[in-house]
Amino acid sequence: MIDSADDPNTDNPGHGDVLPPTNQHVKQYAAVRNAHETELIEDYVELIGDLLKHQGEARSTDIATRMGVSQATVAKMMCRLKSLDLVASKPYRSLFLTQAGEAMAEESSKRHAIVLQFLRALGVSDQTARIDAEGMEHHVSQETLDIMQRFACQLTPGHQREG
Amino acid sequence: MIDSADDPNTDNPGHGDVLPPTNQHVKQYAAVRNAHETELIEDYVELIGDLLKHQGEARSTDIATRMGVSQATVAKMMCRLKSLDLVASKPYRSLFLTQAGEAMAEESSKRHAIVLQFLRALGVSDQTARIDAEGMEHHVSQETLDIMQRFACQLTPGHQREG
DNA sequence: CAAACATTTCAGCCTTGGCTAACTTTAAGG
DNA sequence: CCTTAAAGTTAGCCAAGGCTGAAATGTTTG
Repeated sequence: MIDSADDPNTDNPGHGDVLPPTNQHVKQYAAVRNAHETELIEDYVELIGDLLKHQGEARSTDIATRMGVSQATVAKMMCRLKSLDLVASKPYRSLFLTQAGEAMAEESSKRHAIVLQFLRALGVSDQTARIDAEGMEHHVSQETLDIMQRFACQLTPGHQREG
Repeated sequence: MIDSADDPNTDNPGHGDVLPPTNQHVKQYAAVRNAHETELIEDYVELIGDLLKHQGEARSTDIATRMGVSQATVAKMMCRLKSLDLVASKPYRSLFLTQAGEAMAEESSKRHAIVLQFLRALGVSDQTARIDAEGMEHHVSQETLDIMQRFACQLTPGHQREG
């Protein structure tokens, strides 16, 4: 048997050489699982916010279409969001965000924009940047986000150039 | 009613101004959902690869400990991985990777390392970089990955400096 | 060899987030 | 006003990925 979980290497450079210490490793995976739980919610809320902003109203059909899921799925998710007090609506009427929902939407949107801008500043093509940003935004810590923002601003002083 | 899904804005800069065109938007969310399905699998496979590499064998207990989940969860996942022909083992014996599994592990590990190195090169602290890398690695396209690699190499010519 | 302990597996439960199908409500048109 | 289409809702199904608890198998040790 191998003496695992011994891990004296608490300050190793990280990956490839040796395994990260167990407790650190656990933290990484826990963070991913945690992000998992919130990211879909954030995506829905962010989308509702965008629809409200750009189309004046957020309807289930539009959400279903944009997300590429069925209306039933949207309906179920809206139940969830209502129970979380992020979304409100009267039956058969379009959706709106609560204060908490609006805050989340704004937060998400801001994060999304920073990541997207950062990727484009790096030289990633527009299409790819959008897809990657959508996936990455929920896994980027505030620390990294700040750095990304500074970076993007440095590289694109006035405004971003399209790809 | 609002004439949604009309979307003449196919070449808009992207986010914040107007909504992305619907078909583009669908693609983004589809990509995220798709990544979702594979990322856990990749994480498990990558971890098994790491354990094999650094400890000589991969046991359910160790996986459970490192992932921070129960052994039963690991067992169930191993069933899934076996059915996908990524992992093989004889009952009550430790696990090993099939050729496909090994390929996936290597691929994941490489991606992980690039993202991690990139984040550190950006100036993100070690702890944060690890957590973010774990989350980001499954959402970074090959295009972005290539750019990250070039970038990290530029900024850290010889070797990475610790934070 | 047998007991004690660690590990693996199995059975069964829960929640999420998809789906389809059937139904109700709203909106639009003749 | 009645019909029809579109949109929203509800019920019920499924797979994934967690969990606990109990049973089976391996390993170590007296």
